[in-house]
Amino acid sequence: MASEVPRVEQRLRADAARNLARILEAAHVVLAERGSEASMAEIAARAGVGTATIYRRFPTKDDLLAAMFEQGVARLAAEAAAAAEAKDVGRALRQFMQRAAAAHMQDRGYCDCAETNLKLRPEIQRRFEELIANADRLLARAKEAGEVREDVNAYDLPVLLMAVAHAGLLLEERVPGAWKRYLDIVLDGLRPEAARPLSRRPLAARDLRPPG
Amino acid sequence: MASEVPRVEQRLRADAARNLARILEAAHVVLAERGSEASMAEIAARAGVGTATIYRRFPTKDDLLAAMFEQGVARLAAEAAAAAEAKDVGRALRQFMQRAAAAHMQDRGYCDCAETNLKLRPEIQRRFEELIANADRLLARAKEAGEVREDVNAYDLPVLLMAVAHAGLLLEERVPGAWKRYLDIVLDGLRPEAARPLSRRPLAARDLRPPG
DNA sequence: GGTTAAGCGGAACGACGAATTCGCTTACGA
DNA sequence: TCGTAAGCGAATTCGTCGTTCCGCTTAACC
Repeated sequence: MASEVPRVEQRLRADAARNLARILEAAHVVLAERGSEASMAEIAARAGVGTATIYRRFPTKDDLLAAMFEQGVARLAAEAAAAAEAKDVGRALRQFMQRAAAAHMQDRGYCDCAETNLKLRPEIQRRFEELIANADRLLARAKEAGEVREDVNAYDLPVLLMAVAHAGLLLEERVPGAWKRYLDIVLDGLRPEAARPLSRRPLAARDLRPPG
Repeated sequence: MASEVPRVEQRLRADAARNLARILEAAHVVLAERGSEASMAEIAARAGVGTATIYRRFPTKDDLLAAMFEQGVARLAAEAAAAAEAKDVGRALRQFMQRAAAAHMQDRGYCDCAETNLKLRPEIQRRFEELIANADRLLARAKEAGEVREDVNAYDLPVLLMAVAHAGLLLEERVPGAWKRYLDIVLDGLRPEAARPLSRRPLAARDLRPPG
């Protein structure tokens, strides 16, 4: 995977490759900080390039957002994979959720994109399925260990993360870190001790795929 | 309170009063359905008036949004007051949260406004404090009955509602009613059985007031 | 080093929405 | 019923943003 990045950049002229790198970094910083409504001009300024230079690599703003979003999902998937291998699986699950929630909180653009149709793009669906597969292994082990109620599944985790991050963003300015409190409550809700029957069936892969 | 509305409208010419009523209803419908980003033109069209007619009553779009938002908070406060009097307080709490979450789901404009600085307006702060006071009575009784963990407070409820509603809105189009599942998980997280220590202190009134 | 085309950036375009203005309409009170 | 001021809506202004265009620059290759 890492070996493919140079291959793409090698086809570019040196200055173009340099600009692409600057654009990607600037986009990450600006979108994380200001959300997906940051203007292309803002990103271009941060990268020290003109707006047209961005459009040469990304035909539309959506394409740029998708690239950033895909990176974000991939990072989460990697975190989940690591957590699934940990010894203390209960602790690993909590830590995964904490890191993932923190990542959401530090990337407003990611949260914004998760609410759009960007998630229907095939390349993002693939990353998302990776994430789900890894989260599923983590969750299966946690259930075996009696740390998690039986009636939740891997699709619930990103949903709960978005919920917590959203509540957190509402409060972040005034009460930094408040999201941790709400993540704690949600994590307690995932434990077997308090489990009452859930009133809706769990999500399935098809629920998150394009209509049809 | 209800007696003041006619007093305001009586000072208006008959056609103006009629238009105001149509504007309020149109704004409610359009904002609920399309969120606070619905244009003034859209609301005006729905009301069957011109945009300037709205601006005569509401100097800015924010003022209109605030009026709608205030209504929404007032409705929630009333629901909380009713729930606080119910016999089976555990059931009443769950029902309050379910109704409140459903109300959030049916009013995108409300959710949008809750994320802006509109909540710092004094008239809305007053309504919100009403809501908190009522929720506090409900919660106190639920704790006595052993239905709710001791370390949550009334300020947690609107936060959790926003979290659930937000997750719900992400899924609503593809999986209608999915929010109920996530509300169930959150409600289980509020029960005493699974309670682990929360990592952040509860919110207080000052955390939600204007800076300073 | 010269040729060439890819790459560059800033200016310009078109769309859109909030807010304002203005000339016509209409409800109300004397 | 009539004069008038409040009310009305369409058109306009103003600012923002995504996207495109065009003349200049510069890296790459022989």
